[in-house]
Amino acid sequence: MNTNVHNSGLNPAQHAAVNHGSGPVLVIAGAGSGKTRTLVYRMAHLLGQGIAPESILLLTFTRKAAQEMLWRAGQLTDDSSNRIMGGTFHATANILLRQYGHFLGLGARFSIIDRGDAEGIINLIKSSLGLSGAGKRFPSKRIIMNFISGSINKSRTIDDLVYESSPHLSEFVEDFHSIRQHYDQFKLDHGLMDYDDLLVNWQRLLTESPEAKEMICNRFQYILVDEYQDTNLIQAHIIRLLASNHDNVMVVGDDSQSIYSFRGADFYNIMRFEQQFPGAEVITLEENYRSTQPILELTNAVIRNAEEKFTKSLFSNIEGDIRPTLYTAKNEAAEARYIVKTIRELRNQDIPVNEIAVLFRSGFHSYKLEMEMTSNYLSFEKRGGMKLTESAHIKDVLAFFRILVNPWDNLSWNRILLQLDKVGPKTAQKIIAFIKESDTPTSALANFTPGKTWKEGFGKLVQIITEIDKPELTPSAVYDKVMEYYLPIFEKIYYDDYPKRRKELDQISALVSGYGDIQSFVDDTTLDPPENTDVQAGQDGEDRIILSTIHSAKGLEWDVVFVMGLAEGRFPHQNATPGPQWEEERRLLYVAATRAKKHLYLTYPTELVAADRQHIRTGMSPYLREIPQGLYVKDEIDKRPAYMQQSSPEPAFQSTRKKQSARTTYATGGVVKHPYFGIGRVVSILGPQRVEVAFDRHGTKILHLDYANLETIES
DNA sequence: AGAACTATGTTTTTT
DNA sequence: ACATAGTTCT
Repeated sequence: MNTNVHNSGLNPAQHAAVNHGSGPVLVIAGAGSGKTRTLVYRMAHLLGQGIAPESILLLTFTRKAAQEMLWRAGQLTDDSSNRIMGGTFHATANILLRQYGHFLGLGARFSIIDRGDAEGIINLIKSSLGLSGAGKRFPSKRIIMNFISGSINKSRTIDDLVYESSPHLSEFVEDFHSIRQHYDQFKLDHGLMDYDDLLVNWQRLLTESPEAKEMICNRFQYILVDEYQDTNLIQAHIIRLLASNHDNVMVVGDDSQSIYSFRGADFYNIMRFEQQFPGAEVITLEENYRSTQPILELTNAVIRNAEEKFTKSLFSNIEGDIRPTLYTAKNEAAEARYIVKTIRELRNQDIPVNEIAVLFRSGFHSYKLEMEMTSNYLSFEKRGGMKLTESAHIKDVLAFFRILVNPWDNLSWNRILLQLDKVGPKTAQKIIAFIKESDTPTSALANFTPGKTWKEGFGKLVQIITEIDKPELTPSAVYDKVMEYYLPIFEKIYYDDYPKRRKELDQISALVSGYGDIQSFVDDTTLDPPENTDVQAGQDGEDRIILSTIHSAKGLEWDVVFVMGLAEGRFPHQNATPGPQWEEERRLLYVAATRAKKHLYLTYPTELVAADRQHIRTGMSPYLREIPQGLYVKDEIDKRPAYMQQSSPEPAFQSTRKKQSARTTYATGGVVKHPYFGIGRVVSILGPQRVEVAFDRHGTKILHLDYANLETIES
């Protein structure tokens, strides 16, 4: 193996980390200081020392990050075999539990549930306990889930959490406890594990089973952890246990980039590291290799006012004297226009499109911008917000895969049965109760006697389940058969926006073909849900501008970064309370701004539209107000000549949803064109937003004008 | 009683 | 675009 690792242009601090012998190391590294690079070289160094790849464990924040790092380490060592184990805590827990879970008496068959599933269970319990009829005052499933999950990954009691964060809910504490008990029992009964269970059971593996602990600890001799500030107490404990034989742990983190406390992350883990691992070497990386000095000066100003005292002050040697730009927009539409206009100018300066990103606090803050970009033919990719696997039709399809992996997965059975016409929640539960008694629920389904009205649909279901319940089938083969069954149902349920959803199903088809076994397909789609990339604007292979929530932008960088929606009430988030939450929002802005390499644009609207369509005037985010004025320049588009303010003329047929009135736009007998169904004739107008259209080849459909995107051919 | 339909409300961030 | 509550249909 080659060792040109030594001539790699690392700075002395990075070099010290990479070449560290054995024993614990804490690397405190600022934004853009080459954290990832350091870890990659560290892996290469270990391999160069003759350490077996199998004995290295790399834990990162996303699976993608791990794959990227492993690939780069492989490049450095000319070893592409990639036998280093690397991934997220949760994915690693999944693998280890499937291998060693029997030491805890865990069944081999368990399936992993995401947050949506968990909330679904909470809801079932809520109604079975008679809590949902109690009026709106009873807290929503999401809030309940926060307390249950929080009590695990923050290592606190539900009572404490309620008292601290929402004292007005304390009257419900008993109900929360009861719901939690039922929730835990439900998961046990149906072989389900949520994200918290994965970590807790990994921890149990290391504390309750000496055999498992020995096997795992002997297996991994070197532990590397990225983004350590985002670990929670359980994860820190797991690291401590994993390394109990050898203390060969390197953790890398940045306390000023901790933005995940809402799910239990505790950046004090960094401060505690030296107590947990006495004698740990501490290395600080302060040089920034990403951003120009003017950008750093602004980001340093953002973080300077933090209540916690952070240790680092970043400096950069990168040339560049362009100060960040601040733009104050009249409203959200003007903000979107400004961003689009500026992107165009940048593109004319030959800045590649894939070096531009727009970041925001919450998924819906970009809606206006998405519309503006679509009508200007700028293609974009949105990250954060809804995941592909969170939409109903995708879940419908995945449910078939999940019952194959775990036939006791009640949730998935429920989904599948509810697709049948004339079968509702009650009937579904009856069927599930019946098949649950059997050793092989999938084949027991055929023995259930269906009701008269839904006998036919049920027969088809039994047939398809029998067909796919064969271990020798590949995931792709299962997918094809499932679609054969599901498509007619699908078309009926989602007649409104059939084409768009259909495209998403095709994405799943592409995804499933990459898997050899169903188990790993199901696990991966839950642990690492694919983004729902909006492909409607732009073709495949075309570079797209990234629109992303700040959380999803973590660890990435672009030449040009816009941070939008920096208005009071939007950033920090409306419900953020003074104290730790307020400080976390500040760090969030810090993370956003430090993604920029050359150009940073900060924008905010002075008027927001509330949920009730009221226009509310607002000012700039308090964090911006704290920044000395000399650190940015103000751009004033409104003072430019009028012709520059115009965005391009609207295309004749655009996909943005304009409010149309069926009665004024369409008439019975008119000819219309639908992007998927083709040419059709209006049969009747059913309401202000709904028309019934007879299509030449697809029969008669009822279309909702908000979604259907109809084009008038002849009225 | 249970399914299906309609109107209304709402939206932090995510492994 | 979803979830929920309230209403109507079978």
